[in-house]
Amino acid sequence: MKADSCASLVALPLPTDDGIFVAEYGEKGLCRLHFPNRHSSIVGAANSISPRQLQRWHQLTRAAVRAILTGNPTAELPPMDLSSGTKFQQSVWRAMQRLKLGQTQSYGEIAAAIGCPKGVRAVGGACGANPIPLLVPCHRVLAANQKLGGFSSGLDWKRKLLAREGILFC
DNA sequence: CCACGGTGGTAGA
DNA sequence: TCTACCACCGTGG
Repeated sequence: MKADSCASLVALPLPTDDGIFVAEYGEKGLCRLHFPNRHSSIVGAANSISPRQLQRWHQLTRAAVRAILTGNPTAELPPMDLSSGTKFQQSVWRAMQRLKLGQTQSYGEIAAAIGCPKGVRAVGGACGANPIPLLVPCHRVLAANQKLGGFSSGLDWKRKLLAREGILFC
C-alpha cells in the first residue's frame, strides 16, 4: 500500500437487487466501488465535498451500476478519480473504459492497444487493481481464445455480468 | 488436457 | 536494489 492522494472521504451504501455495494468518494469524484459483502473503509465524517454535489455523484453512480447489472447501456457516468493507480495501470483502465456494452477485448489486445504488446501479464495485474469495477468494465476483458480469465471479486460475478450483456465465452 | 518458458509491472523487504 | 508474485499467451507433449 502506498501513499494515496485520493483518500476516500465518504463511503455510501448502494443498494441493488444483487446486494448492497459501497461507493467511496473523494474530492475529485468516485474513487472506489466495492461488491456486496466485502470489507470497505469506514465513512469519514469530515468531508470537503458539498452535500449537493455528493448526492448528484451518487445518483449517477447508482444509475450506472444498476444499468450494468441489468445489462443495459450506461448514460452519464459520475466523475471518476483514478489517480490512485500507476501510470501503467491508468492507461489500462482508460483502455477498458472504451469498451461498450457487450464488447470484449483480450488481455493481449489491451496490451497491444496501450503500446506494450508483451505486457500481457501486467495487464492482468492492472485489471485486478481496478478500483472501480463495473463502471471501469474490467469484466469485459477475457483471456485469449474467448476463455474466461480471472476476476478478483469472484468468477461467479464475472460470469453473471457477461451473461447479462449477452457475451459468449468458453 | 497439462507443463513450461518468456514475458513486464508491482509490492515488499 | 532484488525477489517473488501474477486475472497471460503460445507452443509442445
